Amino acid sequence: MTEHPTIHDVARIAGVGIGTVSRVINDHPSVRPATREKVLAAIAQLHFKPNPIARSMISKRTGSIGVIVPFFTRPFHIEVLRGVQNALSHEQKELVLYNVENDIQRDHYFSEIPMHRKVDGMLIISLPPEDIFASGFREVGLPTVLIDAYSPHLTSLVVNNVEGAYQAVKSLLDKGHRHIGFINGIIEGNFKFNQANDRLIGLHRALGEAGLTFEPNMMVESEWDRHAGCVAALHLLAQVPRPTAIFASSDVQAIGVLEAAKSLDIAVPAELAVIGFDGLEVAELLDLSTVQQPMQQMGEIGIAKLFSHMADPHRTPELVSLATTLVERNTTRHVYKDEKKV
Amino acid sequence: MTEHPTIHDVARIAGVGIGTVSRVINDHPSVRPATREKVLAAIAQLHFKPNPIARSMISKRTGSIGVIVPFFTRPFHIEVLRGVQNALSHEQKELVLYNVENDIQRDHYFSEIPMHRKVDGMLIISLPPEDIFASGFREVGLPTVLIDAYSPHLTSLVVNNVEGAYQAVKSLLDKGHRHIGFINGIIEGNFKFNQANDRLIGLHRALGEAGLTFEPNMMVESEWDRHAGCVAALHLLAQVPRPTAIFASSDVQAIGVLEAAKSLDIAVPAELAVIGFDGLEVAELLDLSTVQQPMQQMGEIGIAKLFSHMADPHRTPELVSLATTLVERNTTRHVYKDEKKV
DNA sequence: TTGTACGCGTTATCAA
DNA sequence: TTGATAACGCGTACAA
Repeated sequence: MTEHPTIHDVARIAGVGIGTVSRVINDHPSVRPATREKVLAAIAQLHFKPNPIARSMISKRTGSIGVIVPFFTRPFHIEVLRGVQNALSHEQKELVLYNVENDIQRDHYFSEIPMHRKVDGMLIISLPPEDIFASGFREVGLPTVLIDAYSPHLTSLVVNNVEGAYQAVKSLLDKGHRHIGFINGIIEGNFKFNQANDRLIGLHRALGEAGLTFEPNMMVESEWDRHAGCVAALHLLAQVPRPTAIFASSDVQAIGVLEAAKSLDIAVPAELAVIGFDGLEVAELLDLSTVQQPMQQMGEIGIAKLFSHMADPHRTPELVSLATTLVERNTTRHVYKDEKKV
Repeated sequence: MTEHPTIHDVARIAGVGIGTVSRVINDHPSVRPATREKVLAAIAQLHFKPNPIARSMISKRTGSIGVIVPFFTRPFHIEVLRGVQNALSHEQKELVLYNVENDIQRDHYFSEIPMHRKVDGMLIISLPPEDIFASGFREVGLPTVLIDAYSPHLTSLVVNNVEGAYQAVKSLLDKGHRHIGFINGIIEGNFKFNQANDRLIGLHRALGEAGLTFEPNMMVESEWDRHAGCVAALHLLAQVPRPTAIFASSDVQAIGVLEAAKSLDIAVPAELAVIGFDGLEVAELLDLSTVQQPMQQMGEIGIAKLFSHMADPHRTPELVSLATTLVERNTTRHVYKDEKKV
């Protein structure tokens, strides 16, 4: 319960003015070595640390950056955060985590955080802010970068979801699949650069190239979690004709698909091919094919972009698009030799 | 780039003094309804938000709590954090994340954070602070709670690792195993209430009850990750006689054990039983037996304890011990019918 | 080179 | 019920 020493205490002990102490702390050049020593001695003696709150009162800088993220929702976000932490550990910045669990909380943060100036910069993960909020961030001059989301008003970092979905579906088509179930994520936010929408486009493109048409009953919108994936798969597997392959929008959903297949006694990959999206470690463990997103890299690049915006507040927003990588594993190993011609 | 309005601007617009504005903001009772309306109107007009930095300058409270955690190391920590977030979402507190990757960083945080007063309370996960640091937290009056770590100076929340290890080993003994390999975590910090040490004690106790003695070559100290678990398992499986069961200190290590077994063509559970520790979701997915820790609950209780310390700074430290739960799945399903009498 | 006074945006005290 | 004024701890012109 000791009281914290202030700059005044140090000045008194060292027998100098507070200005000098301040100069020593911020190693300002014009201070004689001898007095600097005295001050440093006093600082050491009192275990003095400058109060960061008082400091940021003047400097308008807090030394911390905020991250808004749906923390619980998907392991994907954890991986991105890992990248963020990684990039941040080299800088001297603190990380303030704003977890959002619902739309109300999200909009609350979107409208409050720009005003409260407790962070020097913001990273927003997988949450596309409406234009009104996005421009709000710009207006108050709070540097902000979007990851896995897009807004024309803010620098945005996305993966090429069209291409990713295309890769996945094409690989299935190449293996002879003609009825491919698609478990899409929830389409939310604006529809431009929406993950779910983009993946649907990629699906269409791959089907189109193969001369197939999209069958509406082969697509289900689903939450990103395992249980939802399982339910969605059960629905798809009840269709006639039954899909011989399922492409899920997340690895976790894909795991739900595997569970659904197991419960229906459908062999994977012999009777059903399964491919996920994300590239989580658990996909590797379960030998699950997937479309790999550069998750950690997204976090790292996001921080890098944010820093360049903090260094130059007038920088114009840009759109950075990263590529995905198809990772084929056991769950798509089986080749259908046109057992059922379509 | 709009400048932020201050309490003075509001006062001027509303034609009142700043004191009155302050009273309205903090809804102090003694302010006439009419003037309150005027002030509220001015606040709305200017989109005024009180500056939290200036606020905490006076109040000495920041509205945020800090968490020191080895973020990257283990999924276990993520789960605990989930519980923390969960408990925190109901309060109006922000979460500042301090990720530590090495001892230097850890000690840096331990010595700096108590001094810099940017948080109202601290949660430290899986990092036992040395006495000098622990008492430091107390002395500066920063409420601090330890999770999965122990210090006599701070309220500590631990699981009963002795009992957990005992449960695991006993279940293996009950199935006829007589040579049980043990992959321990790294023993660090003080040895009292050390996770790794406690689990070793539990192992000894179970062996003792079964009239067996501890075989030193059946234990390996290992990092908590998958690869280390694999390497450790390969070492154990090269011993003579070969262990018929392996108890790993984390589920992730246990997954490494499964990989080692596969690479050596050893069937699980027929030729080798495997049990982990933690109770991650991935253990369920891989049908891996494990000792379940109440991970989210640890986070939630940690926050609850922290809050009670913040409410009453003079509260004395306490030790809370939580129970583990044995979860038996496929990897320990096989029963050894004394194939090799010992 | 060094000390003093002022300001950052609030809350709290104290007259009025 | 109100308004002026003093803190809070620091950075920084400005004067010495």
